[in-house]
Amino acid sequence: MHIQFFKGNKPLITLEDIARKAGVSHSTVSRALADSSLVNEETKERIQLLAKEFGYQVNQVARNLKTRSTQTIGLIVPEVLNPYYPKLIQRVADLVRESGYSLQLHLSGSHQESEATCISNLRENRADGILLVTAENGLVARDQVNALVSAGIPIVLMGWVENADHIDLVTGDDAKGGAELAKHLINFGHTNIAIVGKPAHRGKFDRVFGFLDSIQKAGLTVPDEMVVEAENDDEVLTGVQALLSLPEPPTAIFAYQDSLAASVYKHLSNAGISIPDEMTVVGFDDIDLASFLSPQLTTVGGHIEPLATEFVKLLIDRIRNQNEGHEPMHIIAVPKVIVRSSSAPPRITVLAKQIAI
Amino acid sequence: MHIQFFKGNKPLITLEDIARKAGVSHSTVSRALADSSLVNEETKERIQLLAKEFGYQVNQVARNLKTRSTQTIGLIVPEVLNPYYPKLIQRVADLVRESGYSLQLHLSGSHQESEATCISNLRENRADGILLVTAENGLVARDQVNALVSAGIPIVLMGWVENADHIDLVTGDDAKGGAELAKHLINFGHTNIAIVGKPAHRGKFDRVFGFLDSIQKAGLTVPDEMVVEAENDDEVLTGVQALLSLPEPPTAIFAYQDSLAASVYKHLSNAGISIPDEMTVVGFDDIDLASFLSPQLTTVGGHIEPLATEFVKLLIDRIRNQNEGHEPMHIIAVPKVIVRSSSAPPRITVLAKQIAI
DNA sequence: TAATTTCTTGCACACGATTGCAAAGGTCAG
DNA sequence: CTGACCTTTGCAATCGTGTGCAAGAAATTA
Repeated sequence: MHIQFFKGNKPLITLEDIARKAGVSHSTVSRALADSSLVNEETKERIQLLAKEFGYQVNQVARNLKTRSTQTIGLIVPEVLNPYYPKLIQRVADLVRESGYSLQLHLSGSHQESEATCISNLRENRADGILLVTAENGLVARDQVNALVSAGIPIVLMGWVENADHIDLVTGDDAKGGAELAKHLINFGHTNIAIVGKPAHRGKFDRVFGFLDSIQKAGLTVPDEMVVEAENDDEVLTGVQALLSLPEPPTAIFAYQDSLAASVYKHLSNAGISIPDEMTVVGFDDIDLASFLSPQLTTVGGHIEPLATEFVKLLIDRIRNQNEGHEPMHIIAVPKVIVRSSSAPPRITVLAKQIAI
Repeated sequence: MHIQFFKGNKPLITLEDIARKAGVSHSTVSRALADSSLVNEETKERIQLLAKEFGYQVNQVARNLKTRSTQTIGLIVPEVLNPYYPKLIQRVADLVRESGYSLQLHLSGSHQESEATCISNLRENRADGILLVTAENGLVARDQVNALVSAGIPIVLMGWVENADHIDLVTGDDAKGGAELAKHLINFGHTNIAIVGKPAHRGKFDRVFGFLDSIQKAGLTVPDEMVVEAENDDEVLTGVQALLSLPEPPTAIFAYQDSLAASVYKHLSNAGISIPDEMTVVGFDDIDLASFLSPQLTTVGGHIEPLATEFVKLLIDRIRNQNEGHEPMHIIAVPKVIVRSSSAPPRITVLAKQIAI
């Protein structure tokens, strides 16, 4: 015969337990701990003392069921290895905490559950609201998000999403940032500019789009052979080599992300090319790495913090005022060019050097 | 008169709703969705279809209350800006997800709630288990952790903690790593070695302790003026300047963390000193940054992944076998020296160069 | 003193699921 | 035809809170 052992958890102390010890009903204990005015001051204190003494801890699960609210916010992020996201998470976590909510973190990236699974999971767990940071390839779980919106569950998106007029959205104006960055290079007198980065998915809201737009408005062009598609260190290596062996190598390289800029640094250094004298390098995002590189990287950023703040504020506002109808908001933050030491006017061109040798 | 508006959330679909539509009782629906053999195949299919059609989503809150388990694991981490932690989080999140749990993330650092608050929060929310990564100053919430242990709530610590024989613990042998790193430098022939880093809190389990131990066993010493306490970029600057202006500057610098090593890089570069020819620099932790620096940083690491794996595995094992008594486990991973390009035998010493000028 | 108001407290139900137990209906063998 | 057995279903209790309502006690007023 199989004897049923006591399975795990000692039964935790409940309202009922405290009630028995205090000689009152569990309702009174509940009210006393909520500091309700419906309870006599003396008994209230007696109960609170007793609760503390026996280490009573509310069962939030039960409370959540009753109150139909979990005080939990779901945060969906593609991954955390790209330092851009931790920066965001830290800020979001701070704000969420300050507002009295807990944070349920889900990673939607590669080895993880997809956006859709994350959302479904958060719905089942009755999160009060959802913060969804889209990956670089845009919003994947569009149907699920629409479902949330029409179910009246608060959700705010971060990142650019097309046809999202009905959804609350917070995003950086990457195109504008890209444009400013291009102007920075043009002002220095660069005319031979290369781009190293991922294929752009986000159409005319992409940093590359703004960058190219600005270039063209200045009467310049970036020929196809000056655009390298690279997503990792190896691909950057190949790309940089290709650029350097062009008949007319670039005098400046725009890297799609700071981390790619770091790879560019490495390979230029291996090739014996100095930054910024022989090559200007600029990035995008202003991750911490940018100021650790030497020379420090000129990049675009400064908008993550305010963006994260609006992200959380907006969601919490939606949670708190669910009854009041509202127009969907689109908050757009414009990033700035952060000029450091990796950009300068073209001086010794790689071409000139090659000829000299 | 104040009219009570309907507050927020449309009432979600419950078992009862599906039951009504299917003309059965909610118990049958519950069983059908759980694919129980107690339900007739046809009705089961009919119910499952109906549930899908109306987009039924279990209310996990209710389920949790009834089953006394939340399928949630709490992860407490000091912060996420130090890239060491995201690396850990990513791995933990993967494993937790794979095992069918959700992750509740809490940051115990500075602007955040303290360890104790995190723990209490997770207890109230009835997390099935807790993963606690201690900050560099060790375990703060010792009392709360002890309370968890004696309440039989599964918890695993990560990081070195003294007097923790009764607690499950996973940690890297930093002292051993430090010792190996010192040997690496000694083998290259360095005798003038400096240390840049935080004050060590963890006594004889600290990386610096192991480092110094190894140095001494080789018959060398690190005099006081060669030890710089620095926690941020500015302090490193001051420290590096002090080191360089010593009568006999070091030929190698051991930075307590990779991020500090990056600062050292920057200031050496500003001072026109080349790595590794004029100065060897080594770090600790092997964060991504380490391979992006140029020259790539020699450091110590490679144990985060296996450590994270054991971290989660151990906790889940404890959760699943709570009834069976067990001896507390201490899992210790030994990190390795990862030799890259920032370390070399002393060649041109700073001293020689100064004399030459 | 009686009526009314004010304080306190407990009862009982609800939140939405899971699950032991009983019962209804069907099948089959004796 | 009856009893035993199996299959399928519903009833009802339970998890731990929160809260409307009623009721009892105490205090106030007429």
